[in-house]
Order: sequence, then structure tokens, then C-alpha cells
Amino acid sequence: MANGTKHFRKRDAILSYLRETDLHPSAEMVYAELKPRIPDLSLGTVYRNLAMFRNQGQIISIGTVGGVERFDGNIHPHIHFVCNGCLSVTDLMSLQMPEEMAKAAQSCSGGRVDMCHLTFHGLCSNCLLLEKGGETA
Amino acid sequence: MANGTKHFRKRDAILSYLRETDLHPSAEMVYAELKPRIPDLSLGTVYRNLAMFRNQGQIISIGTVGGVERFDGNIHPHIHFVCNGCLSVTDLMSLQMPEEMAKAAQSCSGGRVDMCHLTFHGLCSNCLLLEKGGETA
DNA sequence: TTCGTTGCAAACATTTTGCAGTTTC
DNA sequence: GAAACTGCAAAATGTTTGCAACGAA
Repeated sequence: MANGTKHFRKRDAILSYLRETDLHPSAEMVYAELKPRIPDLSLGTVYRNLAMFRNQGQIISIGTVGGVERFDGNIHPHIHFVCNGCLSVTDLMSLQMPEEMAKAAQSCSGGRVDMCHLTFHGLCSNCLLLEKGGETA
Repeated sequence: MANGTKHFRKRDAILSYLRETDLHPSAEMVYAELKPRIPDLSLGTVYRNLAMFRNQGQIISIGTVGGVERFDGNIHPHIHFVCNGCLSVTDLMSLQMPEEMAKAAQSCSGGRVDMCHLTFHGLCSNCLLLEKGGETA
């Protein structure tokens, strides 16, 4: 093709999806989402591109949930809530990161602070209802 | 033996080590530490007991660092610093957890908040020196 | 005897990697 | 042709599990 569109079609699709979704997907989730649209996509490519994006700082890893690594296309500092029931990850947008703590952490650690992750764990509203229902039944 | 000492010797050793160290060890690290003292210890036992302690709330998992899960025998809320260079995990004891945020997170998420993890990532003082030295050399 | 704990090795799941084939320039 | 990207499958890694043996009560 005339422009580089085709060459980076898969790479672009992966990054675009990460930026438009709020599901904080794993590699497998990205693959499952894009495979119907891009039938000749392979899981290895998803892993390779996710690792590249992460190393370049275009996405962040928000750690592993239930044994699988989850990614976030939103690299703006924000707060996450992980449900231990359905393993969903959601943003707590209305809470502010305690940014002043990063400086304190810097002097406190004696090193250099590059990133800060604040994560709450618990049960989302859905799973909370299910648990309550199960207890009374 | 008269008391249950021998029966739980390995289990106790694992929990004791987690409580006395500040290395936030992985299963492999626990195994490497205890194996000389307890030659017939197996890695499977370490994994099994760590999972049990975590499920019982006697220890916490602080997530994976470099692909391996790290544990903490200190279940009091506190803040961690993860060095991306040497993959060490240290406590930032002089910083306070923003506990009032947990309540905000609770109402914000609509569910139930059980735990809160605040982690800073960067380079520890040692790795920072090494990096600077490497750049100028 | 009954129950819980363990060593060992096999199984498992996730992630990484080698290589050949393709595309772009 | 050189360089970059990819599919595929094999390999590597970290973790879990089945089972038989052992220990405690």
C-alpha cells in the first residue's frame, strides 16, 4: 500500500483498543476482542506489541489479577478498583491520586520514583449483591 | 513428639520467616532461605502454605514483581517501593496510608473495599547510582 | 483409624521466543 | 536488499495439583 497503514494495522488496532476501552484488558482479552475483526491475528503478536507499548510507556501494566497481567491505555495517573469476585478492574475517576506523596516517597526511598499505583481491592456492587443473596438463600 | 511442634515445623518456619524479614519474598526466595535449615523442604509445600496463609489473611500478596508473586508477613496497611532495577521491594514506613480514601473508594465504587495497595515504582538509591555511572562511563 | 501435612513429579496456564515468510521502503 | 512485523509452534517460566507416604491424636 502507498502509506504504512497495512504494515502497522495490527499494532495500531491493539493500541487503539487499549485506549478506547475501560476494561483494563489482558493479552487474551485483547486477542479475543480483535480476532473477529482481524482473523489472521495471533496471540504472540498481541503479547509482543503489549510488551513493546509498555516498554515505550505508551501503556501501563496495572499488575496481575487472577494470575494474568492487565493493561491500561490510560497512562494518566488514576486509581483502580479490582473486584475479587469477577476480577473486573474499574477506574475510580472521581478520586485524586495523592500526588504530593510521590515527592515524599522519593525522598523517603532515597531513589527515583517513576510511577505510582493506588489500587483498592474488594467486591464490586454486582458481586456484593450476589454474595448477600447467596448468604440468605 | 509431645506437642505439635514437629507436625507444623515447616508451616511455622514459613510464617515466621515472612514475619521477620522485610524482603517481601517470593515462594522461591522463602524456599531458598529455609532449605538449608530444613533440608527436606519442598517447593510445593512453600507454595501450598503461602496460598493458605494468604487465604486466611495471615499474610498478604503484594502482587507480582518481574513475573513472580511477592508476599508480605506485615498485614498492617503500609506503602511499598518497588525498584525496577534490582526488583527489590521495600517498605516506606514513614509514609501514612491515605486511609480516608478507602471510604471514598467504597462509596465511589458502589461495592465493598477490603484492601488498599499503594505502591511506588522507580529505582532504588543503589540502582540509581549504577545507572548514572553507566551513562557517564 | 482418621485426619492433616508433605515430597515428588506431573500437569497446568501464562508468557516468551526462534524461525521462516511477508511487507514496506 | 535491508529492516520491520507477523503466524505458528515450541520452549520457558511460575504455580498448582494428584497421589502415596508419613505423622499426630
